Amino acid sequence: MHAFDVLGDPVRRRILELLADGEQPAGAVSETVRAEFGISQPAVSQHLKVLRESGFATVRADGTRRLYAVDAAPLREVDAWLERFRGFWSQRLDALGTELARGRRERRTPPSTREGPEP
Amino acid sequence: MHAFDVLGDPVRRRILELLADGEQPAGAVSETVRAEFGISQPAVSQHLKVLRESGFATVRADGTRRLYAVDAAPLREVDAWLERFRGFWSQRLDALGTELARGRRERRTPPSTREGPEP
DNA sequence: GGGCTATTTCAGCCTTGACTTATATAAGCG
DNA sequence: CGCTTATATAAGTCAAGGCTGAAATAGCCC
Repeated sequence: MHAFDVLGDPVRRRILELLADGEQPAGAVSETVRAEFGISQPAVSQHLKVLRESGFATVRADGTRRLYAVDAAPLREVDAWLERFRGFWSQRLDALGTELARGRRERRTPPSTREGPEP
Repeated sequence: MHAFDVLGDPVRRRILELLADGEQPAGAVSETVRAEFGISQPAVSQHLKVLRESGFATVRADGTRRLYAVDAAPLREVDAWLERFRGFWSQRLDALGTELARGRRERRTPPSTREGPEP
């Protein structure tokens, strides 16, 4: 399953968001997702399996619990793919970045251009 | 259709890659993709429709031709989603650019639970 | 107008994958 | 040990969406 297919599912995206805050047992993830999406525990477990097998998450056993954590490698791959399109929107920011990298001689208006939906 | 669902299809990703090099008529895209994936011209047209309707591409008529181009807005949205995971792999220099893009609001440490593996 | 080219739309098939319920595995605990 | 908790797997159903061939739309050129 390709990285983008994995991220295509809203439940899986949500799970990754949850794991981004730190390691969590399957049960906790399951309960949150269950509450938010109204799906069963096995459904969540299947999503965790996909995340595991596609490399987005790692698992660690703690007694009967399974602690899941984000593995960023595939996300990085996604980010790399986006790379070629970044020029389409980051001209302003890139310019500023260059300026900063050159020594940040003068700091002018902060880049307040960015907006974005907060999930 | 969610942005990630759109990108979930390899044909659509390829089309976006093609368009990243500049505006192209549907026919040219169609022919390339047809050669690479072995699917029919209507199939490509349907993918173009998805890209159009989901905001990833814009069209412009030129006689009987349709010139397609990338619209970066949804890609930006995807990039924004990735934002929260960037801390997992950007402890290096590229953290600068990312942080700068965020407006350098705050210095946030990635979840200390786990270090991202360096492949 | 008639025919050619470029592209989209339609209708139907068929695969994929997300879900459910039921069941299996396995660790903790009395 | 058996009961309970935590999680995974199995089997089967169902809908979404990607594909095809056929037909529709529309500009172009004689």
